[in-house]
Amino acid sequence: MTLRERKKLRTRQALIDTALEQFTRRGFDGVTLDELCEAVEVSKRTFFRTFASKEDVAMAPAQDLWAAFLVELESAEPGGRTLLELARDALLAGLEQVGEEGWAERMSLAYALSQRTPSMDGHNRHFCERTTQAALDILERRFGLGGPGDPRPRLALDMLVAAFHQAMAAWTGTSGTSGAPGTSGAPGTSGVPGTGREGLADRIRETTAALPAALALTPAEGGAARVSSP
Amino acid sequence: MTLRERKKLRTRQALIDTALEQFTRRGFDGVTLDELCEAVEVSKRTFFRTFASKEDVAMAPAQDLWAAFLVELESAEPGGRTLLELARDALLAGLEQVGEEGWAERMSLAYALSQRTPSMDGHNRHFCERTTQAALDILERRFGLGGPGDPRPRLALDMLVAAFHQAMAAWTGTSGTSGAPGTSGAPGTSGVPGTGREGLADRIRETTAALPAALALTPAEGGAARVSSP
DNA sequence: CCAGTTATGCCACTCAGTGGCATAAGCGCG
DNA sequence: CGCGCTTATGCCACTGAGTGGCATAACTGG
Repeated sequence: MTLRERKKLRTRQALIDTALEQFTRRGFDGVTLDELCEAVEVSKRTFFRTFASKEDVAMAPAQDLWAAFLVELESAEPGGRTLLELARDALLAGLEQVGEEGWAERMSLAYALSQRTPSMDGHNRHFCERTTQAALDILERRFGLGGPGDPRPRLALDMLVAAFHQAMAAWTGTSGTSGAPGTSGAPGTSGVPGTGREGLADRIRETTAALPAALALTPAEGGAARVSSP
Repeated sequence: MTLRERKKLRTRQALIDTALEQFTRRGFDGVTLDELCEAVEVSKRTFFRTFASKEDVAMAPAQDLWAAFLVELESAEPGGRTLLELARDALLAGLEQVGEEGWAERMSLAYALSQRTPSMDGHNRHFCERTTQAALDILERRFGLGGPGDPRPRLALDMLVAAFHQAMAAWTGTSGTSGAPGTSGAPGTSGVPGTGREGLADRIRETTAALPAALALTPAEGGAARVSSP
């Protein structure tokens, strides 16, 4: 890899880290691009050559994950699995493929940010939409699924995305808003359940497994809580 | 209703209609707010007292529908139905409740627009997210569902939203520019099947009905299409 | 060290969105 | 009918995101 490319990557990473830190501390709207670029010592013009929007810089961790997902989906073989299981496993494989140090911490910050920033949530969901479309193209090309008029493959992928969002909520909920995020100690390659990539993988498995039950969930007649255990 | 309120409503409707017409003809980004306000003879300041953003004005039809959905959900009784069926029926009831003349046409334009305008798609999806959250609050209050840690009610609602989006795609796909009739479906009260509110209701019924099959959908082992044609 | 490529910085610009304040339009009441 | 009171509107100036153009600096390969 040439020096030029490495420099570009380093600038990019600095922008991501600084952005996540500043946005988290002072709020997305509380930080102007001029301030962010000032902190990284980069011109605003350069920022927009690296990212398409202010929201994009904070969504980088999620984009890395879904890019890896698409790569995995490209080479996945259906071992008698459901389409949903196939896609879920591709996502889990992509999750292991994301090799950056401290990815989990960044992803956690990015999600928390998108939860309290409407424009980030919107951008994020639109990105999921595009990714879903790309996945659908792959599935159509490889397995002949997704013939026009058949909504099922698309619905299956939307279910995975919905489950993933719930997994993120559960993951960040357990591993913590209040706790010191990661900078000290060992960011869980093992140990505390719920933290790190392993924890997220577990949450994804849980929420995807909950999909059939969600489909069949029936509220009680009287108005009291009835969650499938009489 | 006072004159003041009626005037406000009339201005609002004029903005919506003009915006949908202009955006459709010249593209969302091809129309500035100044031009739109000029056409309606309203100051930009007034526009932003009526709508929160440029995207919002084009999303008004969808917002009306989901507002009606929430109202219906508020008073829906679970007749032994699945949560998903309950929500689907609330959506269908809300659909009949939206009484405006020409709503279907506006909704169709709004959807087509959001399909080719990233920022509109993002705003739209974020709005769905907020609506889903509001629906979840209602369900929790009325039926005690949605205890923290249980992702299933949320997942069920997300499935409904996914099915709705697919229904919109199918609906605008059939009733779009090509006027080829003859698609099967319920006759409805008037006109061509596939068009109007009746057609959309049918599409919603179809896509929600397809959810279990989507969950169980399995690609063929060899890589060929198992669903459509071998 | 030298040409060719490519990223960067800077400048000016458009446009979405906001706050402040004066004014006009509707409204209630005597 | 006219007079205050409320509320919507218009106008102006401003911030901040995002873009295009162009000169220049930095890397590249030889």
